[in-house]
Amino acid sequence: MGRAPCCDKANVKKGPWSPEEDAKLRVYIEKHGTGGNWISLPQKIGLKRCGKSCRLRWLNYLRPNIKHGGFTEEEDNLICSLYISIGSRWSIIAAQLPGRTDNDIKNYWNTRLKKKLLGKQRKDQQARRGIFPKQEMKKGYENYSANECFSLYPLPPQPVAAQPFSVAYGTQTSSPIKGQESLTGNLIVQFEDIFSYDHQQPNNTRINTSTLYSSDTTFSTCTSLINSTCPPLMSDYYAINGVSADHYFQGTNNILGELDEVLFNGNINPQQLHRTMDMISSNSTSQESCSWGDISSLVYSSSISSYEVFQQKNCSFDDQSRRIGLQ
DNA sequence: AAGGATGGCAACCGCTTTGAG
DNA sequence: ACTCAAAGCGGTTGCCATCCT
Repeated sequence: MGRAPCCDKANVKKGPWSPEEDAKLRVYIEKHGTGGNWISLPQKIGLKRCGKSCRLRWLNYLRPNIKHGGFTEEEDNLICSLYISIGSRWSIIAAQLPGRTDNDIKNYWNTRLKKKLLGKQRKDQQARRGIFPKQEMKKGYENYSANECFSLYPLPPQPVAAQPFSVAYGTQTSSPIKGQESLTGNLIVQFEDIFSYDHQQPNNTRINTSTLYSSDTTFSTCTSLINSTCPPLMSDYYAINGVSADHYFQGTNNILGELDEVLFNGNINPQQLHRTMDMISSNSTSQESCSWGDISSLVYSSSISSYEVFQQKNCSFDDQSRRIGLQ
């Protein structure tokens, strides 16, 4: 037997709120508060609405001092920084922006900010990196040989990985790291998000997450991005998956460029990210761990970078990967 | 001018977390 | 310690306005 519904779905109005409904809700809450019970509130004021709907309407629209639209450059930067640090935890991000709701920020990110960043990165790509000229990028990474890529962007040395991070990750059929504990996981989520604007598609079309994970090519290239920021892990991945380094490496060059641009334009220093990833892998013997709560208290100061968080808390790679279910 | 495509955003859905009993 | 209802939250949907062809 399932949980009892919070309201009688058949007798509940859905869709946009009328000014009269807004007025009823506003007047009541301003006078009496919610009484700590949203479920019973609509009945008290004669609204044919679900309690959850009333709560949402109040929090996102009727509540005093709510700002809509007109995001400032400072707000943009803060949202980007926080998103890169903590992922899509909109309520936490919203808490850093007075007058903004999580829903508003989420919509703003999905409809504008993400595109703004990706637009910028494409413009700047050629100038900042110059690895693959713009026209050449259109050819797609599969048209480059490993030798060409190596000559343009040499691989760092590849010691044996202490933990086969990417191998475990590669066996997942859906994202294993949406949980809130892992900063590493969050970084990967950002990579996926950026990467799912599939640069290898003919028309640069957006692909959905299920496609991302069901496509061996796309998935392994995404994984290679992680490996390229954690060079020690790369060789293990090649060895165990039995796929040629050519394939991974070509994709990695392009994607890393894109990633750097996103981070750069979001006022996050990409080198810090790379150092962070290096640190995660080099810390694999440390037994000290830190909780997300520990990290978040630092992240929420908004001026501190992911890298600095890891520096201060000395997170263990073992611990992080165990937490996100990779061990 | 028409109608299809796209973008923006409010609202909904359903899963997770919280906390009272 | 456990249960369960309410609240919180993030992802998704659907409507409407605007843009484009």
